[in-house]
Amino acid sequence: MRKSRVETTETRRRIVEVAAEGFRAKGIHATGLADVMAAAGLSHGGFYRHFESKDQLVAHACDAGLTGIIEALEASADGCNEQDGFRAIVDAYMSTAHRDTPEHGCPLAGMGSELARADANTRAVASRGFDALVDMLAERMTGQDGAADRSRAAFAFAAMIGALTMSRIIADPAASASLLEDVTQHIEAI
Amino acid sequence: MRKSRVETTETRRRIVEVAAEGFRAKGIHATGLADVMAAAGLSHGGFYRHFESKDQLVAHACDAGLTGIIEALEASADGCNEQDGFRAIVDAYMSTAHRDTPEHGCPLAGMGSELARADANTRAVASRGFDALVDMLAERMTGQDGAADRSRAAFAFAAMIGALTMSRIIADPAASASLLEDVTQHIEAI
DNA sequence: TGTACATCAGTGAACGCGCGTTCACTGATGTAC
DNA sequence: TGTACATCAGTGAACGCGCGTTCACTGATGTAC
Repeated sequence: MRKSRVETTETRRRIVEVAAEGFRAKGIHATGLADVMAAAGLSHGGFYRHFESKDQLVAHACDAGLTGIIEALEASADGCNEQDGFRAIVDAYMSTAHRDTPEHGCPLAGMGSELARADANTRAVASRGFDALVDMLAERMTGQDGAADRSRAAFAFAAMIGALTMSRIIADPAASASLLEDVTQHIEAI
Repeated sequence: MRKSRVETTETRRRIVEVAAEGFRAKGIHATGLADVMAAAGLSHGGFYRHFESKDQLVAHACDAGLTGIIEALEASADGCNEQDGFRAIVDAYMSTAHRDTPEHGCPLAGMGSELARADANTRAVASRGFDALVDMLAERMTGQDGAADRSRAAFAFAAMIGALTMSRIIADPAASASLLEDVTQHIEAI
């Protein structure tokens, strides 16, 4: 039943992908390896041919999720000038669409409090992802001072992560959307 | 072995208290009822004399944790005028002490992404707690327009929740503290 | 290029363990008279 | 106020279940000659 190297690589990629969706949508603890492997179309015994442990998968899934959201946000700002790009990124991140599809959204919002308790490697991956998000936003800022831009971008992302997390807790759709809109307005006025 | 009504009330309070600490420090999923009952000095079979389910305990623990953080923040602003009170609250929430003691800190930061997947009752409790936190901060704002104050206070709390969560993910103490300081400065300049 | 063999991706069952929940039981507390 | 009995807080063991991890096995792939 051995598979070719190309197939093996593709299988591993698929495991990481479905794990990243599961962890963001249902949480790290609540997503079992058997769930992940079944979603990838495999029996769960084969997991350890690809990863040393669940913790290692968490790190890779976090990385993949962050890469995905960075690419999605950059795509939404594609073709915009600086100022429009900044607004496009904030609008995309703070959209109800993002709120309602955590499985494809930002891992820092989808599993933030679980990442705070993750192992050192996963936290390092998440920290680098946050830095990359902040850098990406800072590049679209119109200020002259690079350090000040980065500081404002970090502020903006902290607010976006907190607001998106809260918007998923608030059950009333109007109140939830209203929080996203309020915070978006303030961020765009930074 | 029946206990008096006073003792029963005290036991229930103690279960909620240790559960609130466990859920914030280790996460809801990772904190078992046996852990909670043992920390409260009881065998875990007696849990169902006090609560219908773990979900119900989560709701009560979330409520207790929110009441606790609101009281702590109000205490830190005690005796201040409006503007100093606002700064005192933001400084207390954004302190490294708060970051390093999640078991006594804000449940919205300590278990935010798990609350987003909690049952309707727990989410309602968490939503009311967020509203109470925002109201408390808005009261300390110096603007004339009440609705605008509340909107700014919601923005400030979203940023604080996001920044505190991220500060617990970032392993490097300097980078973590630096994020807290950066965001604090921007919030206090709102 | 063809053959023999080593490698290893994936299967399916099993491991020990801890989970939330249930239950029969104990005996002090609360209540009815 | 005193007595008889019902209540129920807490114990300790058990329930079925799913978890992460391990392992013997299969057979196609990759490699050495």
